[in-house]
This record gives sequence, structure tokens and C-alpha cells, in this order.
Amino acid sequence: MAATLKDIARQVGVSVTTVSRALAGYDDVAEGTKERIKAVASELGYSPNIVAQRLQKQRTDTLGFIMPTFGPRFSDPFFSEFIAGVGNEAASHEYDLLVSAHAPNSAGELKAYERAVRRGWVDGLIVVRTREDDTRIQLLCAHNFPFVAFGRTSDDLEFPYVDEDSETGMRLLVQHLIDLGHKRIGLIAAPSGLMFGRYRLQGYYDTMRDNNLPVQPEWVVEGDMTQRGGAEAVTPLLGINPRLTAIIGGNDLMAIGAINRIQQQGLQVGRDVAVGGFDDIPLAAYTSPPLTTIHQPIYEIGQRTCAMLIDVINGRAPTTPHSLLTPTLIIRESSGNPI
Amino acid sequence: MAATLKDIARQVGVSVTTVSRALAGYDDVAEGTKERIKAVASELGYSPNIVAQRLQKQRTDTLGFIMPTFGPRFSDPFFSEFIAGVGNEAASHEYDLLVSAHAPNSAGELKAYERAVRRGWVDGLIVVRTREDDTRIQLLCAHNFPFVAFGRTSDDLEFPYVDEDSETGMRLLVQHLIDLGHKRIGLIAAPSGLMFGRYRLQGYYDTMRDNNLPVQPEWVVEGDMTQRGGAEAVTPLLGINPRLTAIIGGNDLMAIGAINRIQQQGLQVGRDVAVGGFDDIPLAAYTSPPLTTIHQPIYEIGQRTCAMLIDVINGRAPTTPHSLLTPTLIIRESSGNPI
DNA sequence: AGTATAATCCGAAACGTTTTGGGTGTCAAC
DNA sequence: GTTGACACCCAAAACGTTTCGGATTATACT
Repeated sequence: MAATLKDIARQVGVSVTTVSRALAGYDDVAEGTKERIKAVASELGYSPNIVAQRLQKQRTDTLGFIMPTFGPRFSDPFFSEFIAGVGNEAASHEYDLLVSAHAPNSAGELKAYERAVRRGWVDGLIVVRTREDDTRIQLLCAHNFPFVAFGRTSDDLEFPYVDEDSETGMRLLVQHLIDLGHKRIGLIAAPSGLMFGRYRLQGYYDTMRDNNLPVQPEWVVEGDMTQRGGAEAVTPLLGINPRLTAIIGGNDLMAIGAINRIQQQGLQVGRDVAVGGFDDIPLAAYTSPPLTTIHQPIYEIGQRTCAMLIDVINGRAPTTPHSLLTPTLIIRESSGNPI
Repeated sequence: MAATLKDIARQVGVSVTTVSRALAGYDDVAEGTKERIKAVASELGYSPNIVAQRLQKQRTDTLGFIMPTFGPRFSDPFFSEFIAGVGNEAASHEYDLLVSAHAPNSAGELKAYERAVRRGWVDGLIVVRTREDDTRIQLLCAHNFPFVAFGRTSDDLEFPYVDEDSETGMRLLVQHLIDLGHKRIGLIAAPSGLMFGRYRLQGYYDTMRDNNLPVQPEWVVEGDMTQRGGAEAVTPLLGINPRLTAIIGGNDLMAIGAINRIQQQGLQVGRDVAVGGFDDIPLAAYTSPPLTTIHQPIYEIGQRTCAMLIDVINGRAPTTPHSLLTPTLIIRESSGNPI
């Protein structure tokens, strides 16, 4: 059924070599022959066998992306938007994108990375949500495998990455709340071990300290990055006496969960308790009240990460192996008026 | 750098054939030889070249998924959850998942499908958000290419699919609102051409008719499936006089956008206007007020679709080539109390 | 007539694997 | 001492493509 070069060669009466070269557009094939070959090729509905090409070219033109998802079910808009960015950029360079999902630090995840490092699976990998002491990155560096990360690590490994300056972002948000008159600000932090959570935490502590505002240990609780996690984490925060006047979600999803729980307790967000988020997912503008948050251009980050990876794969040293994006504060209603 | 069978063969002093068979566990290799081969293999860090295996086996063990996204930027939780379902199921059968994104009915989308139909790219495809007169499915059927769809079509083409009974789902929701005392119910419909939108619309009209409730044409407006679209579509709906007492979003994202806009107009959702959604995305439980909606088990649907596709690829006729899931109504607060 | 030049074409190897269809040698049974 | 069975091993082909290094022929120039 599927036509091969050999089929065309037989029918036209030339060698496989000539067919290959004619189709590839070399100029050492006579015009007439080229015509005939092309005619037969399209008549037979020929299209090259991609696997054979890959074997011969010794490259797969495929990028890999292993999503670090907590639990099999998840629904983090971060991933769909990031995939869109990476995928479209990849497509525009004629690369395919292979995706899979594994829980962070799980055995499955490690196996997936080991598989990826094998030759012939993908040409390069994209790593997101970097961790302190990140085994994925250690493995990749050790094997000298091409990859680009979204996020930095605490190791002093040298590798190309894109990252947002989360610390500055958090400073912006905390300062905004302080400027509004808040002094008792709680934080629902990302799970420990995640680098971006660490930077955000740092930004929080530093800004409080710079404003001479003490922080009680119980003002910071961990959440699992989901709405449910945000809702659950906010409960102890609301029990603190005297009450916190503002609560920050380590990401928008947790902030949304927090808003929900705060309202269930009969408090009004933006008046009784100010709430801030982080990420500016599309939904953030549509919560009630709309969420004050820090904007991250996830789609563009995906594009940029992908473009860098393609550079790395092709041996072009990226002009800027480390790019740090500047975040912006989006003020909406959840942070309320000055008190 | 990368070790091949030939390298191992040379070092051990046997033929490539023997190495291959030893590693594959055939029993026509002496125990001792097998041991030595395995030792050398692991010493050299050998792992088979996947592309070569694929060329020889004439199958890629890869599934394709082309997301029909409106605009390059999107953030529909449907896709991340669906990918997770498909991806995990695929992984458990040792299949890879190749994804890309294209706008529905675009030239890029068509090209992507044509590329997919070529041999050696993927073994099968997953199609979602089926459309009336769906060119993708027509192409796939014409080429006899293995695929499974999430959704039906209006053609009388025969192909395996999984679908939710959207019509019944919508009936459940509309009846719920009617039982609450609503008579003037608006609908933000999915863009025309989408099959699931058509079924939902049908369920809406039928239920209204069965309850002897007239429907004015201006009660139904189209939205683009995003929050923004939902917000924009709700504006004309709110201008209708006398006011509609309930509004249904064709999906949860649009319902959330609608809630936002309704509240901006100073109306209270659940008291002044009841709102219903469709999909039960994780966020639906965390809006304020929480959203009454129809539950779709997207993750499981992804799994099921993927499992069917793998059956099709391997020539196992699926036991049930057409499976229709029964939706359930999730009553939360956005639909309010009886009036 | 001899030789350089260009225009066409092709055989064979290579990419790394799996599989087919044997081959060789040993040992026991007759 | 032949036969058969068995254990072990391998050469070669195949998957479909690209590319290297010529080979062949015709044309043009001395």
C-alpha cells in the first residue's frame, strides 16, 4: 500500500538514488527525469518514511516535555498554555513535541528521563518547575543531553534556562499590600523543594523585613498548588488572632481556593481580607472579586524556552543562555482599598 | 559515544545476531555467553536505538493528538486534563504521545492531519471536539487510518468513538432550573458547527418544549468557549426585558465569564439570576458562588479513548466501538433556591 | 584524434535493529 | 560408525532513506 522510493524507481526505470535526489531537488538530475519522477511520486501518493529518514539522519526532530504533575488528575492552566507556546514554536521549526506526565520525584519520572536520554528518542528536553537538588537536571547534565529549563536550580550546574524573577514579583505584590496599609500578611507557599516557591518565599520575607514588619511562623503555610490545597491551607490562616488582613496565594489556583474558603466563612474578600495571587492565569480576571496578581507570560516563556532548545540542539550557542524575565503587578479588586 | 549492538558484538567476540538474541532473552544462546553479553552491554551503557527498532518493526508505538485550539494562546483545562488521561493510559501501554495544536478548520490543521496520515509518523490519532461535516474524520476514514474520536459527527461515517450524552446532560440542567421555577432561561451556546454544542442546544430546546415553555430567538447567543466570550455574550442576554431569570453557559468557562459580568452589573448570581455551566472543571467548585454544572469525567474519557485507540491499532476490534457516557448533574449554589 | 568538461546517472554503503534460515559441533543411541 | 537430536551460533536480508564516490555518455575545445 505505502509507496517507497523503490516503487517509484521501478516504475520510472531509474535507480533509487536518482529518485531520492530528484525529489530532494538536486540539480544533477535531468529536468525530464525529474518531471517523470515527480509525476509518478504524486500518482503513487508517495511520502517519505519518516522513521527511515530519522535513522539515516541520526536525529529525530522531536522535542520532549515531561510534565511534573501532582497526581494523575490535574488541571493546571499553566501546562496547557505552556504546551501551546512550546508546541507552536516547535511546529514553526518543523519539530514535533512528545509529552508525558509523571509525579515529581517519582520512580516513573526518573525512568522517563532515563529513557529520554537514550539516543533516538528525542533530540532535546524541556524541563519545568525546577527543584532544589534537581535529579532531572543532574541526570541531563551528567549525560550531556541537550535541554533547556524553565527555572533555575540551587546546584551550581551550568545549563541554559529561562526564568521569571519570582523574587522581584513577590516583592511587588507584598509591597503593594503594605502600601495599602496591611501589616499582617499571610502566605500560602508552594511545596518546599520547588525553586520558584523558594524565590517567592524569599521575596515575601525580604519585603516584610525591609518594611520592618515582623512575620510570625504560623503566617506561612504550605499548599499543593491546587484550588483545593489553597482552600485547605487558608483555614489555619483564618484562625490566627488577631486576624491577618491579607493573604497571598503562592499561585493563582491556590489564591482562588483561598477566596472561596474565605467567602464561605462569611468574610468579604477585598474588604475584610485582601487576597493576592501569582501567575495571572486567564481565569484570574474573572474571579469575584477579580484577582490582584503577578503576571507571567507563560505562552511566551514556552516559546522562548523552545527556541533556545532548538538552538542548543543545533549547536548554536544561544545568545543569552540565561534569560530572566521581569514580572509585572496586575492590580484588580481582590486586594481592596487602602485600610 | 553511543554503544550499538555491533560494539558489544565486537567486544564480546560474537555476532550481532547473537547479541540481539541474547538481549531479547531468546533461549538459543548459551547461559555463559548471555551473561557476558549482558555484562558488556551494561558496562557500555547500551540501550537500543529506538528509531532503528521502529524502522525494523514498522511501527512507531506513538499516538498523535492534535488539539483544536482557538487562537495560539488558550488555557482550557479540558485539554490539560484530557492529555493527562490519554498520556497516562498511553504510557501504561508503552506508547508515546505526540501533541500539537492548530486552530479548527485552519490550513495548518489540515496539513497536520495529512502529515499524520503518512506512514511512520504515528500509529494512530485521537480526535476531539468533533464537528458537523468534519474534514478531519473524512480524511482519516478515506485513508483508513486508525483513530478514535471523542464525539460523534453528522456524517454517516462509521468509526469508533467515545462521547458523552450531552443532550441528556443539558436536559438534566434545564429541567433542574425549570423545577426551581424558572421559565425564562437563556443559553450561551458553543460556536455552531461543533457537535457537542449542537447536542446541548437540542437538549435545551427539547426540554423547554416538553415543559411548554416558549423560547425567544434572542435568548440564545453564541460564545467562543472562553471566559471572555462568556462575559461578552451575557451582555445582550442581560439586556432582555423582562429579565431572564436563568442563564446557562455552554461550558463552564463561559459560565464563569458570565458570572463575572452579571456581578459587574450589580446583580447577584443565584438570587437575581441563576447560572448553570457544563463540564464540571475543577474550578467550578471554587467560583463564587460555586457553579451548578454537568459533570464530565474528562480524565477517564481520555483514558478510555486512548485504550480504544490502542485496541484499534493492534487489530483488536473494541468490544464497544461506540460508548456513550451518562452525565450527572452537580447542584451547587449558582442555580440558587426555588423562586 | 585526443582530451577536458559537464551533464546524468547509479552501485554500494551506511544508519541500527530484528528475523529467517540455516550451519557447526557434541553427544547419546542404535 | 552412522544417525538423530540438541545446543549454540551466525551470515545475510530486510526496514526505507541519504550520500559518497565514481561511471557513463555526450559535447566542446585543442
